[in-house]
Amino acid sequence: MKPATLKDIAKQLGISITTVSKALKNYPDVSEKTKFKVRTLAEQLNYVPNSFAIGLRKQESKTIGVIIPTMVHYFFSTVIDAILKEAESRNYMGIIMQSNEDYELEKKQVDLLLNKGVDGILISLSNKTRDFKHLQKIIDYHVPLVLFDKIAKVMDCSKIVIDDRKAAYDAVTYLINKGYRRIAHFRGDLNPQNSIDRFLGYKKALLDHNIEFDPKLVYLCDNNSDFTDGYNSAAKLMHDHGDNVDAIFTVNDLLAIGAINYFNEKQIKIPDQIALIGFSNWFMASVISPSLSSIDQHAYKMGETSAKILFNEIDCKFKGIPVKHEKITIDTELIIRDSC
Amino acid sequence: MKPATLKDIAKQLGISITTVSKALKNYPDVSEKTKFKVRTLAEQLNYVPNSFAIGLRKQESKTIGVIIPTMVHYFFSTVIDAILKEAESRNYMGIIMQSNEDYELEKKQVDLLLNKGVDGILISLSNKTRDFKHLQKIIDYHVPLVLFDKIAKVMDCSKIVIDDRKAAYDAVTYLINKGYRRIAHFRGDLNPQNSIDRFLGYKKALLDHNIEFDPKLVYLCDNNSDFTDGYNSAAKLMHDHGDNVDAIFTVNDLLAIGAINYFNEKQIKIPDQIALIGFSNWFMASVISPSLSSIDQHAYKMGETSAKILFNEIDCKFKGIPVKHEKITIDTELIIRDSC
DNA sequence: AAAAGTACCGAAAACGTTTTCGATTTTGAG
DNA sequence: CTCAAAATCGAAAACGTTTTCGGTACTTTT
Repeated sequence: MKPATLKDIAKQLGISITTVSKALKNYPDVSEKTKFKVRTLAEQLNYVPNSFAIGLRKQESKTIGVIIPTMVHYFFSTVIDAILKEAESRNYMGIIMQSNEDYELEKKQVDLLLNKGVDGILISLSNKTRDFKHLQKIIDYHVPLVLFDKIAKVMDCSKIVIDDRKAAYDAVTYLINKGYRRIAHFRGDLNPQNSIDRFLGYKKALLDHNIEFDPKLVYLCDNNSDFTDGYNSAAKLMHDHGDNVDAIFTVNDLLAIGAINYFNEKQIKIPDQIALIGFSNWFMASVISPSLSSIDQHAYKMGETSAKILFNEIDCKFKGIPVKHEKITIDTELIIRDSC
Repeated sequence: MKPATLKDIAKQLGISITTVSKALKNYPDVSEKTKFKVRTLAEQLNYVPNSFAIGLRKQESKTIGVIIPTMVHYFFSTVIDAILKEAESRNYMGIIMQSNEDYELEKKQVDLLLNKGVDGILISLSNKTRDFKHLQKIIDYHVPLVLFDKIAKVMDCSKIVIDDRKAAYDAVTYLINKGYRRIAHFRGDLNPQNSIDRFLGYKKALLDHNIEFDPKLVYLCDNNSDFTDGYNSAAKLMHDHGDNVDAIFTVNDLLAIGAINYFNEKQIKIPDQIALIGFSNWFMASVISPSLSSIDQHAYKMGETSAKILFNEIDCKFKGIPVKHEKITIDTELIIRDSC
């Protein structure tokens, strides 16, 4: 059982392929009578245009490519969810690839996508990506490109980000306004830029409110994906400072949750003895007890916005309208729960 | 800047397109000298075959389609992770679609994938899917199809599942062997088959160990995605039975976590006063305090196996070898932590 | 009745590749 | 030097679609 083609319809109706094609595309130089015959037969045979042929002919695939570091992550799966829904609504499909934080793989995947003839590409760069030739290649091929979350500032394309620095600043300011003064920070060393920005926001908030910045209150956490680091750092924090610390701002929720486990175990009251704010607002933050205040990155909004920008650029390209690239900052939101 | 084609190479070398094509495919009737010239120039021009042309010519797309109910879920994102990695290793790409538990959408997506000319399709059916004509269409088109997790028993294709009933049976048996006797069950009404099978496994474990099945210990939880239901059911359970219940087996981890929150709040000791086992082994289970015993569904293994079976069928199809469909049950694993 | 206009249709080229089959050249044997 | 065999190449068709450009046939105007 093979799909019907224009040729099949033409043969059955005793007319040319050209006429069939034009009838289906509602060209004015086909009589209503033939149009009707063609349409009904096409309907009956379940005709759908062969996408390879259209791709070859028109260089459009109704497909976009998406590269992210990893799928198994609340933030990224939500972003993908949004992107796929946007694509769906435009009858587009999405090819998803995971760079797995591997630069070489990311490069190869870009080649695969270009070769596949995707109409546009969305990327959140791997942490290891320092060289952007593969991105330049996309631009040189005139394929619309939108970077999100982990971007390359130097590239000439649209970019969607959050303001890590401001988000951190707001969170720490909230703690200060609540009366907390000795505020520790669990920072990460991975994701350099995000981690650095959050640290800078933390620091600036302290300075702007005339609170001395104490480097001894900053703990470097190696492992971004293991919550035991939060537990251990909390233990170290208590050992080093004891009562002389009243809040923690962590670079992500996982570390905060590890810390909460430690405090629960040691009967240290949250938020009375120590308050916490995390970052990312994972689903877990609302589930844990006490629930964790955190910064929502609006992952869905980010995916949605990125996709919308991309589809706009794709539209412009097909219509021959020049596009100017946008840089959009998605607002973050401080979600206050029981931990502070 | 456009990708190089066979024609470009042929023109530059003053030979025919045919010879270029054959040189690159290492045909025996091309001299080593020309092969060398062609290959070096192809390398230099970064030649990659146009995938539309190949698709049109050979009816193969090096692409598979995957339809799942939703992306934003630890289980499914892990499955997708595995599938994409398997695809990657074979130079295949994956088109991912979310049915969003909507039958009509699932049907439309199947059509889109078939039209796109994917080489194979993986589906975890939506809960609302009762009619399988769209799946039959895939089979009629001779496109390899593998169903996983949520399957349709009647379809003539390969299927990958877990044994919900056995998994539940094992978990409850573990509790019984540990000395627990009054074991409650928080069941769900969504995902009918899974939910039912887990309930049946629970019941059979009790009967097989001469423990009376008490319907009053079974609580129906409406909402699968809100953990407050676990909290509330735990409260109700304590109200109804108080000390006369010593363990709970929940249909998923979220309900268990809600319950844990309640018990922590009320200072009810886990596992001394009440023990818990969840289902699915979400990441959260290991993070919460006390950590939650649960049943691991081996999502990665399921994705990996499904993809391997699919690619095998694709291979067979291209080689003209007949395939016989497999039904594989992925072993579950009882993960014991502090909650029991 | 001739000229001009309109309505309808189809041939052909193009997109880039693969593969069959026939053509040409080269080689080696007698 | 002749001729068959081997080596090397290319023309052409096919995959299914879109679009340009002519070509009929019919209608209307002078």
